[in-house]
Amino acid sequence: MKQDGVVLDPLTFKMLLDAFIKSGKFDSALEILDHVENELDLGEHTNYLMPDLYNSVLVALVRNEQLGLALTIFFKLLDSSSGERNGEGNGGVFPNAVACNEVLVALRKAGMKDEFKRVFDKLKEKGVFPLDTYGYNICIHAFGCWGELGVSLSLFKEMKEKGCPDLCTYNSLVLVLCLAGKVKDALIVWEELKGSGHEPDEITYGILIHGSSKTYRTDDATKIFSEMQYNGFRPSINVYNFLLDGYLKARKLNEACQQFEKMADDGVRASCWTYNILIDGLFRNGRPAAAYALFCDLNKKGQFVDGITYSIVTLQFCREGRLEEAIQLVEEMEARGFVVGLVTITALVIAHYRHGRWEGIERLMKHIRDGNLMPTVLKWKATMEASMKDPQSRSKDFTPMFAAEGDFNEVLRLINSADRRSDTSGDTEGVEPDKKDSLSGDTDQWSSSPYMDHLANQVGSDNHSFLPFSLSRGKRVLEKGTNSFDIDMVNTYLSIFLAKGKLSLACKLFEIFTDMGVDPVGYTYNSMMSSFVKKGYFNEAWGVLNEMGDNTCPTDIATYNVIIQGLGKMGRADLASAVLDKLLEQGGYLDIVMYNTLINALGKAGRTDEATKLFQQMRSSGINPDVVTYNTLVEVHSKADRLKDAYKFLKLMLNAGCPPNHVTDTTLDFLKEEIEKVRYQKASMKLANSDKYS
DNA sequence: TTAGGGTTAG
Repeated sequence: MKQDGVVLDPLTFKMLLDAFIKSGKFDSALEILDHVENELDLGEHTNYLMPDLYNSVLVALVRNEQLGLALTIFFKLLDSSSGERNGEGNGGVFPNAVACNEVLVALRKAGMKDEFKRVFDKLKEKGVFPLDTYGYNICIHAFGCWGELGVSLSLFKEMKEKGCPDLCTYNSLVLVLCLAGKVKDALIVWEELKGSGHEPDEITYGILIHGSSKTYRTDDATKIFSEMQYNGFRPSINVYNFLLDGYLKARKLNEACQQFEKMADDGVRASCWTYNILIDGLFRNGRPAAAYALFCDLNKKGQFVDGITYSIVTLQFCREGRLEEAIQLVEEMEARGFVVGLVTITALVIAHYRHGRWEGIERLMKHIRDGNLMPTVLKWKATMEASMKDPQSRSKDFTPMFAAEGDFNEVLRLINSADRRSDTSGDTEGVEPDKKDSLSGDTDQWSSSPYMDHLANQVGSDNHSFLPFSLSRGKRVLEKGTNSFDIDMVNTYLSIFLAKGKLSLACKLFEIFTDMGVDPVGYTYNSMMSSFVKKGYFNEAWGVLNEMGDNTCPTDIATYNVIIQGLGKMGRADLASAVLDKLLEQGGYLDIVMYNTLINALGKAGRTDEATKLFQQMRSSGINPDVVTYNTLVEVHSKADRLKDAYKFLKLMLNAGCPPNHVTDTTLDFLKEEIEKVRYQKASMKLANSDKYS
């Protein structure tokens, strides 16, 4: 190419542009690009040089974290192009697959969902999507992670028609199904994957073990783990951790101990996370002394202890009401240089509220270094309370902002999709994906993955849920600073107000922050809902559910738990099974808290037999009952005058090695009184009888 | 990819 006698080759331009971008001179790079395009006569080079230059500029911008600039160029190019890829034809300058993929990956990693969608839609609109297998994989992964499983599945269907899925595609799909809580589906897809000419790799195994453990499918997780080792893969420490966590969450303490020993036998060194899982698990499995001993031991050695470890033990002290020790621990944590995060602070503040120990909070504040956080929390609290005392605002009750129409029908309407199911039996097995059905109809009998076809075919038909379900329970973040009130800060304040029962204050806070454009997350809604249900404000609770739907905020296991709790308190435990069906149909699962809530709701409604049945179902599904389960069953049976059954559950509890707690004592006091009453009755009857014959 | 919100008792 020539300009005023100077000859520059295309490579020189590329290097020049690259150098400018690397040194942060983006404007200069773009000026050069503009100059080349508009001022130079590139002659025969135009058709390949310009697209080439644009593509390398795009890639360089993305790699130098200039996503905004990259997007501007990206859309400009797409809008000015005529439809062909890579500049073939009349000078169209499309970004090539490499550049598009770079942009998409960067957007996914940055969590820029809206921008990602814009790019995706634009590519589709221009008819240039699909790019390649990698591009498809990125999109399947991204949409699935953002809760749009339907998009992922239809993309997969498209890929299959083109015959281009690879192992990464399958792994992404399995991951995305697990994230949506559809672990059962993921397991079926996995079985089919093995028959489709692909071999699972350690990524596949890791995803499945994680998904199964999280959804209490410990038997599945154990099986997959063995298969992984049998096939010659060496599971990473994380995989051991997933399984350990799963056992402890399912209250399978023995299996957890075996797994921990197996780890050592396999020559895998425990990590800090392993010990954190173990300490927390021991606390939750009724072994607080062992947990605390382990913590002290590690702490003495100065090994495998981090901020999370301290947080776990502090939280346990808060639960037990040992506030003095909790504060001491936080002081030690501070002294050792660990950050005291929002989780710990929230728990501490709430515990102090509950026990009316204000002086403890003052002391806490003194010990939290670079903590502008505590003063800010307290300042906010004061400001909010003052503003609520103002007669003008006090007259305004904020609960109506969540009010919904009415009763349990409203609940069912909210959680129901397009009334797809006619079968509403309470049999939870009935909602497992029905493979027989999926293979009938228009599915290709010869497909290598009929179940995935089935899933893909459901998309856009009648499987759309009004409220999507998510396995993810929301990320945990350290505070970002006192001036940025992000959703985590809002959640912390909300927790504090809700713990005090200050619903109006919480609603006001909710209103302020949503007005500021802060998007609530599942955690926020669940907390609000739970407080409304506890106070018996059911319309407001269902109103929150309604708003979750409007904001397409995915529900999770805790949401469903609150719904069941609410229905129980409304005296409509009979509707619990319909809700349960819905949860399982959505791919959800039952965890220990859910079982306990259900057993309580059924028991309090006088449905003791159903409660007992659920207890058995819980055990056969691989979850061991815990102290809450046994306490609930003992209480429910005592109050139903089934004293022998109550005693039976007490014995079961002790035989299972489940240590009673202070709630058990209360329940037993009640049981004792009931037994006394019965004795007294019997005695007086005897007396009456003997009187008769004397 | 481990700690918070959702379960019993009061």
